[in-house]
Amino acid sequence: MQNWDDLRLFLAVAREESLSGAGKVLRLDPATLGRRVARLEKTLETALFVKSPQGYALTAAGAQLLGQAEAAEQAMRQATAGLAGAQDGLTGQIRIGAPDGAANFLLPQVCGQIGAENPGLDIQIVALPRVFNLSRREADMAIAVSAPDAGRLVVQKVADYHLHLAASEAYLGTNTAIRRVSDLRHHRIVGYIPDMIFDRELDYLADLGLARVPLASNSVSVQGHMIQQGGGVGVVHDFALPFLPGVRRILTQDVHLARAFYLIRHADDRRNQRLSQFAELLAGALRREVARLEAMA
Amino acid sequence: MQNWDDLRLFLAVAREESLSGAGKVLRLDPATLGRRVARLEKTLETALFVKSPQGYALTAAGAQLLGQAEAAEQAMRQATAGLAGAQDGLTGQIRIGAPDGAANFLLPQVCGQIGAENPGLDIQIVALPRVFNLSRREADMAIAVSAPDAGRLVVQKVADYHLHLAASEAYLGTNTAIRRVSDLRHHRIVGYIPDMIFDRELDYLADLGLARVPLASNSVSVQGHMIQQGGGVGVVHDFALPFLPGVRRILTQDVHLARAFYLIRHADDRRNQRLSQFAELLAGALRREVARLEAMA
DNA sequence: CCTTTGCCTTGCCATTTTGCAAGACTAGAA
DNA sequence: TTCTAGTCTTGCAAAATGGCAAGGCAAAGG
Repeated sequence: MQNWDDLRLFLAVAREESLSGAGKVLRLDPATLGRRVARLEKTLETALFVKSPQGYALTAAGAQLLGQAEAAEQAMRQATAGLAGAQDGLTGQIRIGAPDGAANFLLPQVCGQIGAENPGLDIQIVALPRVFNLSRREADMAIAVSAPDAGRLVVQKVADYHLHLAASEAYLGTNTAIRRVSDLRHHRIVGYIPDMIFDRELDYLADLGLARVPLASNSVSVQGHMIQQGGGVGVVHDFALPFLPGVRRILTQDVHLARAFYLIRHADDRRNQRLSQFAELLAGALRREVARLEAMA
Repeated sequence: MQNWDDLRLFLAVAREESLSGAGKVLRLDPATLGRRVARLEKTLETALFVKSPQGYALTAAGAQLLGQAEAAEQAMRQATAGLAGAQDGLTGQIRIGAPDGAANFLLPQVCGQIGAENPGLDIQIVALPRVFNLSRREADMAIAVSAPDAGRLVVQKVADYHLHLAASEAYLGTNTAIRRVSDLRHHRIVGYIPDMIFDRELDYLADLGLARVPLASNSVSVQGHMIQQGGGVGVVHDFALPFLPGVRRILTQDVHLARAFYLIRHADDRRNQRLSQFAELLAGALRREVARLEAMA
């Protein structure tokens, strides 16, 4: 459909069963309605009405469209209706669960910005290095690196992000050069504590064939600092690099990991205006922030 | 909302987060988009975007509208998508259950007309003087005089109609004049067989204080003919009068009954394109036919 | 049989909307 | 600091859209 407004006029004509009747309702000239209905029929390549001097009667195709158009009308009505209650911005308290990468490097800026736009809103960030249990209402929504398939949850993909191997300039200067992946065997690896990996998507090192992890933490933030201090080589989120001056990506040609963040909510909250609004806001801001930081890396 | 098309543009701008980006997608000038977004914000009395030389970023209100707009988009997409399959009109067999008043005086013309528009369609009218059992699939849809509250059914009001007392010219000429309702005690009454009344809405005569029914039938068509032959006085549908020449309404000031027809379908059939299309067509045609016949009465 | 009434269509003109081009502004790079 | 590249805005001409009035057609009423 090239012009949604044509459907609005169609609806009026279908209900009044005449151009003149619809014209009175919409305060438009019958000639205008006739022309726009004609345009709609042309783009749809279907006769919607049987025209006669007695009025416009729906054809079978037109009758079908009527049903659909009424659904669309409902949607349009809802779209505008909700705005009244949201005039003064969000208020109250919202708690977000997130893996600590997002919690440390993304959410602070994002939530700060949203909080500034909505003075009445209190945002709580719960950083957790494990799968989050939304069912117990530990948080209103959660960010995850994979989409759960069980439970009554609503999942929405938020942003793609990328990871690369990295080490500090100092470390690279004082250790043997790294030219290919196999060279990593002779270096100290920084990564997750193997038996505390809570999501298959985080098991990067296994993908690289690296079993031993001499320097490990369950927190990517801690891992980042280990690498920054010259502790060794590890996988770093691109969006974390601007916060880790002195850390440089290596082997960017050979190792290039892509993951995504998902925003998860209770299915029950789907109709909650307030949370939906916040979720949209959060998702958009996160996507922008990831893009911004990755561009800086 | 005064112009639905503005929401389509809003959606593109919100997704691209810039006028110029949306302009490329929609093949519209950024200036146009800017002006129309401004118009939308004005009619909604809400700031939807934060404008900057870096682009258009959603405000909280805008983020909320985005969610709603996506629902509307879905509806618009569906509206047009379904039409492709319906190009050649309806086909197959559809069975309609109806009380015999509608079955005799309304459905023949209506179904004839729909059948003519859809050559591949076979329509069956099942006239039944009792509550219809859709659950057993005795019919695809049914017309009723009251909306059932039980069962997984979809109910849609189709048309209002009216009833009045009536008798044949011949009868009125040879019997004592009827000036008020109480005069009816001395006349032969035509009506339903009392213990076969299947719907509270049909128990007209009780409303008039008339308990005895000397001439009774379970079929309004038969009742109509009884009245036409001078058998007595009875309640007649206004839309049946054009089919009963010689029958005249009486006491129209004192007795004025209003009822309505409802179209009932299985909840399961709600998503059935073909039946939905037919139902829309039937409902519209019935409404028109009742209006036409009542205007003639 | 003619008139009236209601409807749709078509042509013409005013109005609105659109696209283009130029100006202004910000962020990031040299 | 200056320059570049990317935005958004504003002014003006062109295109489209919408309103008006006249014409045509079918049904209802005298």
